[in-house]
Amino acid sequence: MNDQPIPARPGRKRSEESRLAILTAAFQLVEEVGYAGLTIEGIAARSGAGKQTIYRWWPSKADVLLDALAAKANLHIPIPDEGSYAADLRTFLTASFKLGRDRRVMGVLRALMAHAQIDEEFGERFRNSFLQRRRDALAIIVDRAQERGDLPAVPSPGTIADIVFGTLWYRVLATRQPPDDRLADELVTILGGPQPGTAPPTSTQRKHR
Amino acid sequence: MNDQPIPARPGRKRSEESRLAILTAAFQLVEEVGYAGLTIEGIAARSGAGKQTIYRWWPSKADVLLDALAAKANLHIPIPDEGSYAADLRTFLTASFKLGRDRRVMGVLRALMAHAQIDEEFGERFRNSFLQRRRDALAIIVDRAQERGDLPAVPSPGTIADIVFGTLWYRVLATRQPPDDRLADELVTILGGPQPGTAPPTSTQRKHR
Amino acid sequence: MNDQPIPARPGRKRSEESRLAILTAAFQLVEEVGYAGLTIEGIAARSGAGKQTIYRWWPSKADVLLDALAAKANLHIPIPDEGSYAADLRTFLTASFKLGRDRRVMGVLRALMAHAQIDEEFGERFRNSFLQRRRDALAIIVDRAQERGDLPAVPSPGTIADIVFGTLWYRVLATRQPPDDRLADELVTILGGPQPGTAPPTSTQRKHR
Amino acid sequence: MNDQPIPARPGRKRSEESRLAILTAAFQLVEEVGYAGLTIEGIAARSGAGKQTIYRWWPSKADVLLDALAAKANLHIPIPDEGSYAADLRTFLTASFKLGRDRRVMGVLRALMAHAQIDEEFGERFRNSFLQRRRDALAIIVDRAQERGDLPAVPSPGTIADIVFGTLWYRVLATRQPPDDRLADELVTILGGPQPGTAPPTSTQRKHR
DNA sequence: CAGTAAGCGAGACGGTACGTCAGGTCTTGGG
DNA sequence: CCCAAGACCTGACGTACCGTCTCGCTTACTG
Repeated sequence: MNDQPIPARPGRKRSEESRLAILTAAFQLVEEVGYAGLTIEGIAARSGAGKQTIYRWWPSKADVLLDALAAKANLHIPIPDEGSYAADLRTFLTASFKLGRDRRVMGVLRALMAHAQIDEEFGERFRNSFLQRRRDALAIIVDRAQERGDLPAVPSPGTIADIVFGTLWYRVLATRQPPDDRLADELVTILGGPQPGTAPPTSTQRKHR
Repeated sequence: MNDQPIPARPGRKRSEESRLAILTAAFQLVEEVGYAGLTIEGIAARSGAGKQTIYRWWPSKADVLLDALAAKANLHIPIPDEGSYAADLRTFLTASFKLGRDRRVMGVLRALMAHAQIDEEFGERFRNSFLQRRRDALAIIVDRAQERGDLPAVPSPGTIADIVFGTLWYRVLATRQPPDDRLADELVTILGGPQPGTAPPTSTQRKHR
Repeated sequence: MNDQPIPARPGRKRSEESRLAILTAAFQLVEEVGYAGLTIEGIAARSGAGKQTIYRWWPSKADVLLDALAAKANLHIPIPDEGSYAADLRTFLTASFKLGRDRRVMGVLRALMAHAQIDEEFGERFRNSFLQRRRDALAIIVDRAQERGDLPAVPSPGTIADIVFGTLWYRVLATRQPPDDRLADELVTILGGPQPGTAPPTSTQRKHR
Repeated sequence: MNDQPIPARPGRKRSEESRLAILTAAFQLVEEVGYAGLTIEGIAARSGAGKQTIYRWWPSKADVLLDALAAKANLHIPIPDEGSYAADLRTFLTASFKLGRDRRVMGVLRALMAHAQIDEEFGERFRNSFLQRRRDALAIIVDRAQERGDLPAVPSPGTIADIVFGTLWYRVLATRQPPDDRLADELVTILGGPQPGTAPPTSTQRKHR
């Protein structure tokens, strides 16, 4: 038997009620007024909390939003195991892209990615607590394929993640075109290696922009 | 004879001296204090211009920076024509990634991409005056390959751009790992179609993160 | 002929309108909510000015109030010249005490004297711009008496001021009993030296507290 | 026999240790950081007490300081009885002025007098528990003189106190010149009535400010 | 000798105001 | 009409303390 790991700190406990009210307010407000219009004061006012309570627990409004996202949105993407790399990848991408089409969630994520560029310390936190977790999920699929001998030689596992998530984020951040399932298919095709019985579509002239 | 297209407006001409001083100050300051620390007042003070002069000609500090980037950094990437799609793509990517390793330039571009997420109107301008031009350059290469019959069926031209620029931006924005030539090679491999005499590297176990 | 003493500074001029609105608001508010309830934010809100405008021109709310007092209240006390020290002193004291019974003015002055105890730098300003001017006025009367040979040997001129203003301020600050004309008379009696034909009142038992 | 006036309440007794630690901390802190910088939180931190403990027993920081003064400084002034009004007054004034030159004590008293102007309720307490006691002491001397027939007709007993304490406080609050014994002498001279064998000093020109 | 009623240090809470920063606008005098 | 300077109103920042409210504990009287 070992001692209690929590040394029973003195003083009033953190209010779960306030915590939730703040996250809810942040999530509502960012939708109503946009990230540029989101302020700590606004969150405090809407949630009925004092500003200090927010500053006590979160270093910036982006951190509040990061927590709010985790608490309020279902970001879970299951990690499939369907026997083949191509199938797993397609399932993973389809689910990811579907989430990528959720305007509310992606609005917040765009803002967080933006803030991560401007605030170095938040960038670190955002990478660790969000971006890396997505890569970890994909890595499980890739590892499994590798063990199976199912994985093409090129690209390397890290690059797979760069391509997959890069393409997704680029659509969201740069072209603002929602990532659709056709894009997922194309990615599976070029990343999945030679597919048995996957007849490539005829290369008709297509216009791009 | 018709009137002058420029109606020869009365009053003092715009000062080229001020314009350049402002762009120079903006470019210096963003390096010194970061985008978060960059302010219109700071640019005015450093450049010796009045705030009004900046507001008269640019709608936001990001627009100043966008102009400053064009004026101060050589962003030119030549469009190669080396006879084969794979070769052209490799050359284009190598040059693009090289620019992507320039810390100063990418620092500014990260900031602009961030601002584009937060300010919708600037986002439009940024897409049109920067992002789309890169896509247009790549499109020329792809068009040429298509005419040559050199282009793989998958992915579609638009998706090629999404993958290429997506991967590049993702490295810059998300993983903060500078895009290297190995990554360019991998992209060429999966996008270039079956290469004559390009023996794929042996698929040894590689660790990813 | 000499040059203009004002070097014609560039930039927008200070707004007289704002200045007056701020002083008026401060004077109204201190009456409504008391000095403890007076805030810079409140003055800004009431006057329609920005906080920065107040901070630009006054170092503290007490300084605003000091200016407001000068602008809004008639603090003038004429310096009499009636031929005798005792008569001049009586006139001066009567006028001073009358002002000392103005609740609005004394409310502000009590607050300023209080603030002067707490903020050393304001204390300096308050002494120079208010307290010393009162002493200067009295000094003129005393000087005149001295030239006339009309002045008692004791107390010394400086002490006269200490006693006169001390007694007045003490009533205002400590006992909160408004200074009345009887008190002025008593002060004239003990400070004015032997008065021709001023029969002292019989020393009947008087209760004090 | 009647009940105990204190009903012997249950529960923990007030901690004398805390009480003293708080008063000591308050007295130290006001010297170190000045009254403006003195805070309840600071006193709590320095004394090792909880804020609640302070709020339980004192209504404001000024009240803490008032108690601290009584506990930490010797404010006692003996009431002399030397046979004549003039002598008693001189002794009383000399002792009072000596205390008035103690920088530490007067620093605190200035702050308390200031606070009394701003906080009406504390003002009441300060008057009753401090100012009035000083007046009471002087009143004993005056009463004795009156019984002896030693008291001049003017000024009235209450006015004597106003003049004496007014002059003292004015020096402390307004001119910031420590009250010296010469001032005491002058007050005795004008308040003590015709003194046997007190030749007035020759009225040479004296400068005042 | 258990029960219970304070008092205690600690510290989180909702507030209010602080003094500062920068935004974007307006005014001035000069070119 | 442009320009540098700089005052203006606005709004949010992040901080400091306020006075109040739990917490878990200690202490001491009471039934």
